[in-house]
Amino acid sequence: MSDLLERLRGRGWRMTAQRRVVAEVLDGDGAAHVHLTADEVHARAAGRLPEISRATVYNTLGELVSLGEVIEVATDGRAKRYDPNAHQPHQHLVCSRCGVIRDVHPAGDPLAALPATERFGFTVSDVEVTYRGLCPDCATAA
Amino acid sequence: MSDLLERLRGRGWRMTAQRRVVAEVLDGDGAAHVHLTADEVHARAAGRLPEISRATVYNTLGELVSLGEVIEVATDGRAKRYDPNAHQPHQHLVCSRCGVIRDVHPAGDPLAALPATERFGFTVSDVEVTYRGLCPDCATAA
DNA sequence: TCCTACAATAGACATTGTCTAAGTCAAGAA
DNA sequence: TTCTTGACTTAGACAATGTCTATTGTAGGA
Repeated sequence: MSDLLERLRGRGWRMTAQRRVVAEVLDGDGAAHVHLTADEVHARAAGRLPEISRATVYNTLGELVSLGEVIEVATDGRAKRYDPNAHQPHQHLVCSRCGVIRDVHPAGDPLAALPATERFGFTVSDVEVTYRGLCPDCATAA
Repeated sequence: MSDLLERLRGRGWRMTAQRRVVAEVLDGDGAAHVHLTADEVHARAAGRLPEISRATVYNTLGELVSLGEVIEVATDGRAKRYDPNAHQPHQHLVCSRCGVIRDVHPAGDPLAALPATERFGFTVSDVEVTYRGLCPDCATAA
């Protein structure tokens, strides 16, 4: 199965049916493309394991985020979305109309764009870049 | 008073006590620096106009966003924050510990970083850049 | 001053996320 | 294999944020 499960097992993660299902949902089903919300992860997980609770999904997603296996994305102030593609630095292209997210991989380090004089004493460790616009479908519809 | 109120009046915005107070809260009190949440705007507005309702604050903020006078910022998936500095392009420096936001103004157009081959047919109109790290206070505390 | 359409209000409702107490189970020990 | 224990899961209450509706109020023009 997935590298993800192997890595987690190797880190002493206690393997339960619930955690396995959540990890599998994030790992498969094209989840890497759509960046599911917690609720969507729960719905898909419940398809395989009907008695799984919302709290467990939230807990597990939170752990995956702490472990650095998944990135939390807040693109719209509504539900957070979970991006399993955490090991490859990338940015997001978001459609302002339908909300679809597409990963992009521009060259260069975006952190370099912020000179020290503009950091005001902050220890900057991460940059999040989100491009907003219309996806091809929404652009033709409009 | 503010340019903001003048612009709104000029656009046919019906001027009520509630709208005036919300606009003034966003315009003063150092609100431009802290980027208030809707709830904080309501609290400050209620300081001047105790009977103002939450719904009115939400409505007014929503209108200001539609009018392009205020930008909605979703930095953490919790409450949205409202940035009145909409007419000057800028980016945000966010402390991952205490949540404080600081505006920064790097040179250059961040949109230029995304080549056409990485746009996948999207009509990109806007870029949001958020630098995350620790503010000086939180860095020394940690 | 009076009208009317737009705005504000209270409060119910919806969505997303967190917490708690109690029961369950994975995985190492014997 | 069976036992033990602490980590994991569960249901459901709770919290935070945001939206909607029906009713009442009022800005601004006639």
